[in-house]
Parts: sequence; C-alpha cells; structure tokens
Amino acid sequence: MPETTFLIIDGNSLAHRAFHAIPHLATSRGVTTNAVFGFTSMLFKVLDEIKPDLVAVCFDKGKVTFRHDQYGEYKAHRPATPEDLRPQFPLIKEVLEAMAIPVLECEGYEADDLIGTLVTRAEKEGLSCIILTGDRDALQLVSPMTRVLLTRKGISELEEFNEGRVWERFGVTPDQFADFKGLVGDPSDNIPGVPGIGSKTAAALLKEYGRLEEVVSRIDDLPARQQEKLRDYREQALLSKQLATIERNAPLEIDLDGCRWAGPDYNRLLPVFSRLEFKTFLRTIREKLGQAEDGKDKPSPGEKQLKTHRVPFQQVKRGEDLSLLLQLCRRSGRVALALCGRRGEGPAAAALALQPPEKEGPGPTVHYLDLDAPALRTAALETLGAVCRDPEIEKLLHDGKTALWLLQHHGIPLKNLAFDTMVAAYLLNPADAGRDPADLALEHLDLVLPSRSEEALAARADAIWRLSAVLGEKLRLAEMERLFYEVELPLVGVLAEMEMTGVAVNGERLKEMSRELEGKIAALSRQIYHLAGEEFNINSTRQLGNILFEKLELPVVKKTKTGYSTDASVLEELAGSHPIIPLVLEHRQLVKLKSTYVDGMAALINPATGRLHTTFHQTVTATGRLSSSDPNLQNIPIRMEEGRKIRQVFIPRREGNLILAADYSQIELRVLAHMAGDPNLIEAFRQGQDIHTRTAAEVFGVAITEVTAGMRGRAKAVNFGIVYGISDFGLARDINVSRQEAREYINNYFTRYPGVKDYIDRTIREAREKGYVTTLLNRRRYLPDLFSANRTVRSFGERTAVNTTIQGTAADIIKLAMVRIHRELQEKKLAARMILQVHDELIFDVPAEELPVVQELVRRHMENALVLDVPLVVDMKAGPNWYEVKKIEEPAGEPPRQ
DNA sequence: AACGTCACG
DNA sequence: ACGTACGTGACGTTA
Repeated sequence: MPETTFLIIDGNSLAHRAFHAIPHLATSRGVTTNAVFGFTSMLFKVLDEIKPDLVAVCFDKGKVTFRHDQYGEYKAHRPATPEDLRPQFPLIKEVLEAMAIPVLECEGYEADDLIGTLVTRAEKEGLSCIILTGDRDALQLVSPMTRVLLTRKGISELEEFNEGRVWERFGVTPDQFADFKGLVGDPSDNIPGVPGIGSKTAAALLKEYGRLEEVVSRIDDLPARQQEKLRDYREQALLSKQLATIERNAPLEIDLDGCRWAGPDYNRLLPVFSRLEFKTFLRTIREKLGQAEDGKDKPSPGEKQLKTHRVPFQQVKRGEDLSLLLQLCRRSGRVALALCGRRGEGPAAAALALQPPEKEGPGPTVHYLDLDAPALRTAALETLGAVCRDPEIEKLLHDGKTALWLLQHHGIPLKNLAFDTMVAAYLLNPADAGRDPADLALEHLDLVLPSRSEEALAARADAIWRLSAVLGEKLRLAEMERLFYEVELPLVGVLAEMEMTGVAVNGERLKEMSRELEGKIAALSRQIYHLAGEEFNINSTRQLGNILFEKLELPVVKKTKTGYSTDASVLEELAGSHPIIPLVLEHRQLVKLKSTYVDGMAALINPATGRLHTTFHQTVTATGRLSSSDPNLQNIPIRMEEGRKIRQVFIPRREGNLILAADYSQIELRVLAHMAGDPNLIEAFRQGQDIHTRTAAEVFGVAITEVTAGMRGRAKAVNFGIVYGISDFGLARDINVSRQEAREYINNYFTRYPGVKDYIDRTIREAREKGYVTTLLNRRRYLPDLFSANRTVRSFGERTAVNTTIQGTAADIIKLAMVRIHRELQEKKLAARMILQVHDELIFDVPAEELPVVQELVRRHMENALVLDVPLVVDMKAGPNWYEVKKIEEPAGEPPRQ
C-alpha cells in the first residue's frame, strides 16, 4: 500500500512570498491580485507534483501570540504587512475554500505552531508529511517522516529538506535547529541570539554538546572568547531558543480526517477565478472539464465530477418541424441565435433559444438545426432565413457582425438585431480580455458551457438568451443604454456592410510597386553591405546593432532590454557620423512599405471581388475607438511622400465613382474645449481660428499676426501633449527644447487656458473616486493603474484617464455620425457606400452624380452628431483615388457657425 | 511568444 | 532620483 501523504502549507509565508515574487497584477476593476495569483500558482504546482491525500493551510491569527508574552520585542522590526497585500488574504482563503482545502487558524498562535501540531499528530498516525513554507524555522520539524519544501527566489523554485539536507546546510540535526537559532538569532523575527556567535561556531558547539542548555551549563569548558560572550548573553540565548521553538501542542480542533482532500471543487472554483480574472486558470479548468466529460481523460480518483450547463434541445429532423419552429419563433417574439461556421462559409449549424411556452424560470427552450445535413439543408436554411428576415422577431446574438457574414453567404439578411452580448460586455468593461460566450456565461451567469459541438451550440444560444437580460440590466444600471442602443448596436450592421462592400484596389499597380521596391531595396542592400564590409541581415536589429556599434564603433545612444536600440530616433542622431546610416533608414522605410503594405495587402485581395475586405473590431480598444485588421486600413501611409503613394491603389468600385474623404478638423481639441468648458479655447474655435496659431499666441505672449512658423510648430506639439496627458519631458524630447523651456510652455498654456487645467485635475480626481472615467456618452473605462503603488504606473494611469475622456468622446461622436449617415444613405437609396473609418475621418465610394447630395449629407451628420459648445468642422476632399483627393470648398454664404 | 520597429489617428 | 507622451496592428527576427 502506498504511503499516505499530508501536505501542510504555511499560508502567511506563501502569501508574502507570492506578493513579492509577482510584480503587479490587478483585475480590470483595480483589485490587486498578485499575491492571490502567485499563491494559487504555487498551490496548483505543488498539489500536482505531490498528489497528497491530506492537505491543510495554516495562517497566523491574532496580533499577539504567546511569544510576545515571553518577549515583547518579538518581530518588532518586522515591517507591517504591505497595504496591497492585506486585502488579498480573504481572497486567498476564498480560493482555498473553493479548492475544498481546510484553512486552520488559532487565536494567539502562528502558522508555524499549527504546522508543528499537525505534524506531531500526523506522525503518530503513521502519515508522512510535507511542509511548504518560506520560513526556515520549519526545518526543526524535519524527521524521517517529514520533509520541508522551502521557497527560494521567485515562485517556481523550491528546495526540499530532509534530515540529510539540513545537516549539510547547517551542520545541525533538525531537532537542534531551535538551539541553533538560540545562538545565532534571527534578525527578521528580531530574535537576538548571542552577538558574535555565527552559524559555524554555533554548529560546532552543538555538535559537541548537543543542546543549548548543555552548552550553557558547561560554559567553563569553552574557549575564553566564547565563554565571555555566552556569560553576557546566557539568558538571551535561552529565550531566543524558546522563541524559535515551534509549539507542537496547539489547541487545534480539527482532526486529521478533516484534512482528507479529494481534489478541487471546480464548480466553486470557476466563479472565484472568474471574479479574480485568472484567465489562464479558467482555461485550464475548462479544458479539464471538457476532457473529463468526454471521457478521454478519466477524472483522477478523488476528483469531483464537473458540472456543466447542459440544456435540453430539440433537434429539428423533419420538414413539418421546421414550419412549427418558425411559428414558435413568431410567438416568442425574440430569438437568441447561435451559429457556427467560419467567415467565407455559410453557417454549418444553428441553435435557436426561444421564450418557453409558460414563462417559468429563466431558461429558454432550445432548437438545433443541422445546416449541413443534405436531406433537410435547403428547407432548414429557408426557415432560418424566414426567422432572420422577419422584422417582428427580435434577434439576440453574440458577435452579430460575424453572424451577418455567415448569413450573407446564403443571401439572408438579418432584421431587428436587438442585442449583441459581445458588444454589451465590451461596454461594461472594455478591458476584459475573454469575451466569448463561455467567458461571459461564467462571469455573468456562473455557468460553465460544454465544449462538445451540438451541446455547445445549444448551450450558447441558451446563454445568449440569459446574458441579454443580465447584460441589458447592467447596461441600464451603468446608464449606457443610449450608447448601446443608439450607437454601438446599430453600428454592428453598419460595420458589416462596410466590410462586405470592401475597398476596390488596383492590383496591377500594386504588383508594379512591388517590383520597383524590390529593385530599390536590392540596390540599397548592396551599398549597405559594401559600407559594412560584409553581408548581413539588415532586418535583424541584433545583426545591425553588431555592425553599427561594434564593427563600426558608432556611439551607443540607447539600449533596449535585449541589446542596442536601432530605432529611427537613434539612427537619426547618428545620421552624420557614418554614411551607412541614411541608407539603413531608407532601407527600413522601403522594406516596411513593401512587406506590410504592397505585398501584405496584395495577399489579402479577395479574388472574387478584387477588393480588400478589412475586419473592423468593435470590441478591442480600451477607449472606444474601432480597430482594423487583415489588412489594417487605418494605418495606410500619408506622412511621407513615398508611402503616401500607396494610396493611389485605393480606387472606387466602378468607373464613374469617386473617393470622398471627410475628416473632422481638430476633433479632439474641440472635444477638450467643450468638456473643459474653457472660455478662451471655446472662443478660439467659435471664431474659426487656427488653433495651433492661437495657442502659439497665447503661450508665447504675442499677437496672432506675430506668430512664426516655428512658434506654431511648438504650440502644435503642446496641443498634442495636452491631449496625451502632458509632461515636460515628453514635450521637450518631441520638440527638442530643454525641459525647463517645455515646463514653461506648459505653465503658460495652463495660465491661458485655466479651464483645461481644472478639467485635467477634476478628471483625475473623479477617476480616483470612482475607479473609472466616462466619455460624453457615458462610455466607461476602468483605470486600476491609478491605484498602483508604483509612481510611474500611477502617472501613466492619470494620463490615460484624461486622454480616454477625449479620445473616447471623439469615438462616440464619429460612431454616432456613421450610424446616421448609413441610415440616410439607405433611406435615400443612394448607391454611395461608406467604406472606411480612420478614427476622425470617413471614406466613401460615391457615384459622381451623387457627390453633391452625399457630401451635404455626410457633412450634416458629422457636424451635428452632438451639439457641443464649439462647432464641429468637417473638411471634405474628393478624387479618383485615395491619393489624389482634392479639397472641396465649404458651402459659401453660410453665416459663421456658432 | 516576445521583442523591436514602424505605419496611422 | 526616477522615467513618461494616448490609442492601435503588422512585420521580421529570435528564442
């Protein structure tokens, strides 16, 4: 019979260890969790390695222990438990409770004493013990049946001590360890020991005499120097020993059977990890769960069976069931729809969750449609189509945009998208990482979704149904209903159409550009190799660094964490010192253009449409902006002429159409003027002044007419800085002035625009009170960084707070405009299409004859998206491609906008 | 998978 | 005495 093992953990010691080993970790709402995470990691690892039969975790309890009675100064120099750690203890205990591991505490005793007591009792029962701790005192408990695992640096390294190891390391037996500490002392517990006696002497004395008491009584036999020390500190040594001796008979009420451990209770653990946002643990558990249920991996003997949210569902198998399903959907009035399939294909299956006949309980009834089964395929798709098309039936989805793509494959439109759980969850907390239905079900419903396909799809539909109610209510409480129902939800369909329309590109021109770039890059490479005296990989920063800073011995300007920095700012600084530098810079630029834009985009042209169909992400950014990928069409070059030419390949979809580009002028500064309510800044915009010139006049104290180009340039940087959360350092670096000078500009700015200063202060203060900031439409971002103990991180949080209100409000505004523009283009049955959004601009593909109408419509919706205290101004350009767009003058004769 | 770099607003 | 501008995505290299 295998031996029975008892794992005993010093909870306090491990928590401290974890706290110091894990740098910084917090939930998206700012709850610090680094110690909980580290503790849990260590726990899992050790449980996995040892597979104990019994487990217990001991904690200190009470400020005063019996040791304080013996010695008032006990642990007096120990720094107080860090403020960030204290609130993590309850969380750790929560994890332990969910793990079904007993937590032991005893008033007036330290964890050590409880461990000593447990070990003593366990050994009597013939159990072998393993103690996990960071406290060396525990070494006195080592015996033939008991080992100690001591944490070393970090959380992953453990050192195992048996009797032999203790002897090797300290030269004493475990049961002499308290005697040893009596002589040597322990500064961390403020145990004095005998000054002047170190570990070598102590070990030698104990080897000779066995016990401290014996050493003391035979004091006359000792060498003179030690005699002296011991005579002076005799009492102190004995007291020190007493303090270091672990109590083995604490009044613990639990019996050993109470520590039997049969594996974690995953069902209790999941919601705990979910609240702590331990995504990797959650994933591991979910995987385990799936495997256990599929029977591929038998649950280990004691492991509890995992419970999953299984929902009964009806598989639609016959034609008549289909027409019944449609009727049921109509009667229900709303349907949660889950589809499976990839973009570019039709859906392979669908699950529909409906209102149950009698409204009992929160659960819907679920129907499952196999859309790949040949027999029923056509009829099933028709039924699905009828449900989707019916504007009377509300559709609840998760990621409606992808659903629109799948349905569109069969020409099915989706009317009445009434909820999107992915978008709703994003608004509730844009920082949350996991946002698939299983993550949301866990977080908001405490349900674990199954992973097997039909079951999973049915459960997903069920979860979407329930989540719509729960998330809808949370949106209401957060006052985000307008943002959700008027902006984000309608935007889902708008973005889908933009993606599907796509952007036509001139593929031939792209190929030409690729060849041209290829030639230029090859020529540059040859010159670079020649100057370097050898061939190397110019794309490798490491190889380039070696050439520049070792072979050519150029001065090292900046380092990265892995070596020399070779970024553009470094190379520009070195430009004069070697002819190779400008060539490398140009090489970099051309390689970027070729790989990312020319070749990268060419590979993504849809062969069927000849266009690029980017994906817009509505639930990615922390601020509320969109992002774009595959390809990213929000970062097409414009600043450098060579790159800007890429825009030539973006053309209208047909002969006779034009590209129309409409961009907000200075939207972020206008938003700032409004939100800050600064009279001076508002006035500047109302008068239609060039804002950078105006700021230059204010900051440099000159008349508008006296502002030079240089002054305007610096003022422009100041304006940018304000939006980003300014610092003198950043500004100084950006415009190449001294830090003092930058400081002065900023001070002048705040004097001239005092409302802005107030706004920044107010925003940060409110963010600290609430833990989050909001935009004009109540979009929310939590900022846990504001509460960091690290000053740099905190400052970052403060800059982010200010920037998010501005960037996010600008995002609110353009999204609102997009929804309304799309709506009116549709109502007017115009052939013009909105094809791109680039944060502050919208791009359209417009038949020439529609240009006047579309232009007016676009301007109207963009400029009036929200009424602010300053006008919103839109600049319009049009042309045969995205490169050759020329400014269209604003309608004349209008009175100056107020 | 992480890093450095660089394209955009 | 620190170390900083805010928000993204794609590429190639290196581990």
